[in-house]
Amino acid sequence: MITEEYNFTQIEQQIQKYWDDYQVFKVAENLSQEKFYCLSMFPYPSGNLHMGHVRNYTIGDTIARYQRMLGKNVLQPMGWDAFGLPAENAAIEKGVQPAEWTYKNINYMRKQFKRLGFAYDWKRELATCDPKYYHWEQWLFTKMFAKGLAYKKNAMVNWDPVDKTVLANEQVIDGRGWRSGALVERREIPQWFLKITNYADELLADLEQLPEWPEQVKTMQKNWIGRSEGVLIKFAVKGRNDVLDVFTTRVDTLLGCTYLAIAPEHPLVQVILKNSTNAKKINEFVNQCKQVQVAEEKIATQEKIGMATGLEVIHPLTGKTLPIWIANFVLLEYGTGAVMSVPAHDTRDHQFAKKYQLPIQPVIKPKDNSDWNYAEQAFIDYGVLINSGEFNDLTSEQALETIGKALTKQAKGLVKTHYRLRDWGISRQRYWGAPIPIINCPVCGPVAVPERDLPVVLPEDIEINPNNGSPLKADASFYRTNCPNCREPATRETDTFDTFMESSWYYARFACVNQNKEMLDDRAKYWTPVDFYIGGVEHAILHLLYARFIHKVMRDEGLLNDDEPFLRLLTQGMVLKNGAKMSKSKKNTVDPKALINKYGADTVRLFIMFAAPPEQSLEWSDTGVDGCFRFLKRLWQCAHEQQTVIQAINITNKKSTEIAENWDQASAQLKNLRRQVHVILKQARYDYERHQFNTVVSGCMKLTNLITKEFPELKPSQVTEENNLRQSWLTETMGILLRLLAPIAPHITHFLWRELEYSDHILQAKWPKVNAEALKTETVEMAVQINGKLRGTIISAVDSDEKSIQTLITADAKFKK
RNA sequence: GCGAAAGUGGCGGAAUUGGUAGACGCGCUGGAUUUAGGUUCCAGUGGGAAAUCCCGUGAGAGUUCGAGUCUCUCCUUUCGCACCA
Repeated sequence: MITEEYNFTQIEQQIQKYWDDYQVFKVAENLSQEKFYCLSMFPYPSGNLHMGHVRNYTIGDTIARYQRMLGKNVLQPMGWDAFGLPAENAAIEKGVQPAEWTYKNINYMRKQFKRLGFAYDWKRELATCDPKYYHWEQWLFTKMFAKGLAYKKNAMVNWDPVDKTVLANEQVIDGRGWRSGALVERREIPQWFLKITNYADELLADLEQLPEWPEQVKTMQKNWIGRSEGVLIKFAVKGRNDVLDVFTTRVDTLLGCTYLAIAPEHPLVQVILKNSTNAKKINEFVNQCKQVQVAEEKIATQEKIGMATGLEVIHPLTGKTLPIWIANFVLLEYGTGAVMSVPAHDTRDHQFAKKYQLPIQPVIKPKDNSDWNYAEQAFIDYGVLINSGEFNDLTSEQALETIGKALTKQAKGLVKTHYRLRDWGISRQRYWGAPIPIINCPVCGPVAVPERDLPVVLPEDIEINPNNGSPLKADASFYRTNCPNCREPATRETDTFDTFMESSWYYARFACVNQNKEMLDDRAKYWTPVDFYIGGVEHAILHLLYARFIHKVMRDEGLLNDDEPFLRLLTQGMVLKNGAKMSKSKKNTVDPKALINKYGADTVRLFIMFAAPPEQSLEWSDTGVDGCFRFLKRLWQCAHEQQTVIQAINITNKKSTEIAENWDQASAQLKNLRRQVHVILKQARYDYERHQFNTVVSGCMKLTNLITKEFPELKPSQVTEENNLRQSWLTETMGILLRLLAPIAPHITHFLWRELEYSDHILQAKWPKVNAEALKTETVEMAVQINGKLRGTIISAVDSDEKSIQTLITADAKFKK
């Protein structure tokens, strides 16, 4: 019975209970049906659901439910990215165990998800902090270690000299530690790395296999990998049996090199400090350079400073000596940690040269022979070589090849492909993460924990003291062990994995969460690749690149078949209020829970899908939510009246979504109404396919407006053929409307569908088909433009197209003088 | 600094291929119902004119019979920059 009042709380609870009791979203592999794996990026269980989550998961759920209506075997799972920094902070602030805090949050957030009515297969839920999950991550790491894909080397971290801890970039505020307020410095410590650079070429090339990814995401990944062709030049250090390697993509400017710049951490600096008479000053300078946090943005925007070392190199072609400078903008981790500086043809080098009065030597002139003031500005484009001896008059393009060859011939350089992409540092000096399964033996060195001893379980009952280093070191039962090789006493690695490790393979694990004997089984081969992946655009580079990399590693282990993990990608925009990102500090947050209580899940879902297309940012509007609520109430009212009429006159074909057989006899007005319905239906299908859900909602609103506008006439005062046809139109239209809306507002449509006796469950309903006959029109409206300006419209019968066009041409000719 | 996007009424947005700019919703105005408020319903709503005419898609240029859409320059905003997730 459709009551007069729209009681959303009651119907949503009732329907959610039904979904739960009958496990309608539980799926299994089925080879006779096309599979569709729809995945939204899993959340970090921070404790409260925010609007960004609601948006992300509503988009995912809408796609999953739509695909299900198209007849596909849809998997939509949910889990928790449960390791990470906030749990440790909570532990310090509130004195709770990170594990306890995390699981409590998960339980709370799961309830919120259920209230939003997401069609998840909850049997597949996973949490990454569960040893049953990270067991296999550790296992994969040992495989990578065996293959040489995991290795240890020194790398920079943010070091808080007062708290004596490593800080995340987020914990550095204005160059100072967030707790101590001490100036943060860069420090080198040994860390674990994965050789993602081995896959650089493939990661780049396989972007071609992803036509359904947003172009801008692919471009960002391409630029991040940053493949470039260039020359590695060997500069001999004067007076020492040593060479300084420098990579350049602009070897055509080599003759214009007037100095070399090296990173403050470059090994040569240590040599200089030992031998230089100016060691004290240089040391001071190097320490000054280190007082910058480890973020490319900070390094690139800081004031560029440098100091001459007194050491010189010999130019490989001219034999002239060039000074070596230490410069704070050169990164040790990028390339060779040394650059050749060509002030005349590089903006940054130009500024630096002017600041320290270093010579500016032009070697390229503009191709059009125009004058260039090299003292004023660097000329960075390709041009024609000057002041370059035997290479004069070559174009830059020619010189790149010629000078490269010359250097190779003299063994002073080699042509090389360089990547901006660096190996992935996965060590974190943190407690709340998956332990890196390595045992450090004083005799054998780092040894992987053998398969039989996995997982290395993170002790969960520990004491966290922010000033006392890793709790894992303090826990003797964890820390002390024996070497699996030589049985001698050894210690465990206390670094834990970067949490990006967990999120790099969870999508595959969802296919077989209950598999305890191996990482993945054949079910993962059935469900992967993910057909649709939805998440924040902020993950466009790091997470997606790491996941693509780990996918390829798993493929090479024989665990998966395909080259890429995610076939289609949708990067959703942020949720804003008053033009700013919602955040506690700005006090502009909207609590989803309060909203669901007030309006119900369907209204919240509807607003979020209506307010903006998914890839754009969404501006929150309380009155906009009201509008969506009103719409659902109107829909409810229509259905209520329709049911009343059906019951009053006992129409026989009430259960059918098909139009009446004698529809031909309908009036032109009625046929026109039906045409409008099918135009909207056609557009909705197109909009679902291009994920523009806001216009789908708009279409549903139009259908509701059509029904409400026509309804007074649809109440039959007497049974006539025309009135029966009107009823048939109404039944068909309402059937279409409910199905178009079902993926977005699943509760109300589920309820009304059953109440209006279309069939038992809208979940089993098939997507409505556009009727070609219904789309036909009798007249067509044509715009008349003269010189691009609208000068009138012509309404014409469809059959007389030619005539109208004739009229148009005549009119045009007449007005054109 | 580098990389990637976005700018359309008072607001969120629509316009599928270069072809009638502003669909749909919010807000606002007027009216009906109501003791009143709220709700609901009806009508109107880009700006200027009040003569069916002009102007109008961040700014400026360009291509075209025709540009919100394509090209260039600039401005503003947002995201990412490798230890937040």
